[in-house]
Amino acid sequence: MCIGIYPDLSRLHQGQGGKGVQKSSIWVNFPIMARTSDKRERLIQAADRLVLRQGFKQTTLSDIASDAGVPLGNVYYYFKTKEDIGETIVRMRIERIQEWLEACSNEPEPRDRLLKFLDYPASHRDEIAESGCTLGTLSYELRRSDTRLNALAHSLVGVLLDWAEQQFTAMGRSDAHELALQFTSNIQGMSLISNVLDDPEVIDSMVVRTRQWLEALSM
Amino acid sequence: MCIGIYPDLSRLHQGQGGKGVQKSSIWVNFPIMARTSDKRERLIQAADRLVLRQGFKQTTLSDIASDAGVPLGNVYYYFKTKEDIGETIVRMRIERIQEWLEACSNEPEPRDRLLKFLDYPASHRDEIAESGCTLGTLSYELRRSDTRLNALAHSLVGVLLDWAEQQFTAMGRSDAHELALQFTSNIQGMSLISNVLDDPEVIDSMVVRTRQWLEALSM
DNA sequence: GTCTATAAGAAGATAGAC
DNA sequence: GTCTATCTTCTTATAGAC
Repeated sequence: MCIGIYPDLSRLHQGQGGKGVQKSSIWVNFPIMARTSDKRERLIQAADRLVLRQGFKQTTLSDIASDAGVPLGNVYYYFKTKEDIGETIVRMRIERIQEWLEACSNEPEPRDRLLKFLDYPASHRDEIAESGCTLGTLSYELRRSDTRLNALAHSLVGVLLDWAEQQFTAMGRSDAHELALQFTSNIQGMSLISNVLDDPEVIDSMVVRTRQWLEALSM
Repeated sequence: MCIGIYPDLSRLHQGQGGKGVQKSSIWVNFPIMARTSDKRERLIQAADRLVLRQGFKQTTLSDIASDAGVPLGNVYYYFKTKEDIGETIVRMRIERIQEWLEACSNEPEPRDRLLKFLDYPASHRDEIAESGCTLGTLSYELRRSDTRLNALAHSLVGVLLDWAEQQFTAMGRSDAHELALQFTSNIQGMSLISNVLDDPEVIDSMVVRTRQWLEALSM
């Protein structure tokens, strides 16, 4: 059983700020390679970083603006509301996880794809211990908000869940759905514990154990 | 390896509101069985409920006051700051989990104690799907705050972790620490997934699988 | 497109009458 | 102890000059 259709992600890197050719006389000589401001991108990156560390509600537009080196008032040229920034972050994080899942899908064997996935938490152990999982922390928080972001929260873990189920199905397991729950649950659980205890070694040992679990599974 | 000493919980049900004998002439006839207001308790219960559903930051004092049927200004008679309410909730939740752990400890066999613990998530499946784990949601959020509550966050999962390690040690397992991490991680993971997907069945199937895992462990 | 100043509203906290 | 009114600060959002 899959979670279903996810929201359209195609609008991800757009925005009312646009990316049109710079009209100012300074750049009029470079009509094709027109240099555009990277402020929108800086704002997104700053927001993503701060939201990971502080949570969405806790992070103010002022935090984001100053971290990105953009005046507060200018933020509203790129984003109509704070919620829009949140939505952009969610969609970006979903895209990132999808990219990693596609990379893992290059492995010929489904079991190896799942094993490969674990390279991500393993190589981000310190970041996870400091701030938690980029999917879990945000989805857990957004699930508690009464904005439209609430509805988007499930996709953050849903993409991983569905992908994992596909792999277990490819392994010929009839309990693929439950195994996928177990796999995703393991990742979210270790991230939460590691973060709360501020201990990256939790990731180390739990990744090892999850690998052993995968390797012991019959096909 | 245990997490360490937890904060002193003895002050839990105290507060500057106190519980002294009611001095008003109305109750002067009942100096011993003096009736005291239950407002403080109502505020705590309301706060606990709302924080579970909405998160601590998201929950306003106004929310808490009106849910408890107490005027906003009166809240400050019982709690000096909002942070104090948060601390009270954390300590109460820690006490609650400790009580359940003690109840489980009545089982003669350590493995049965761990199995017994799982009755809790199993019987609270709907609540967890709707609002998440009372320990995990709060500790994950508080870990992101820069208040003194941050330091308290690790105790929320730490008590469970230490208790589980004791049981695995009693089972004669040399990898008791890692097994405890796995056990706690399972509980937190299933709670997060169940909540994000809004699906209590996640708890059902993951509890079954965790029980199977425990039963298959050698002593 | 950019930036300063500021409006508008929410939320924590306090004053002081009763 | 209780409650209303209000202060203060923080935060989102807008106005409008450049």
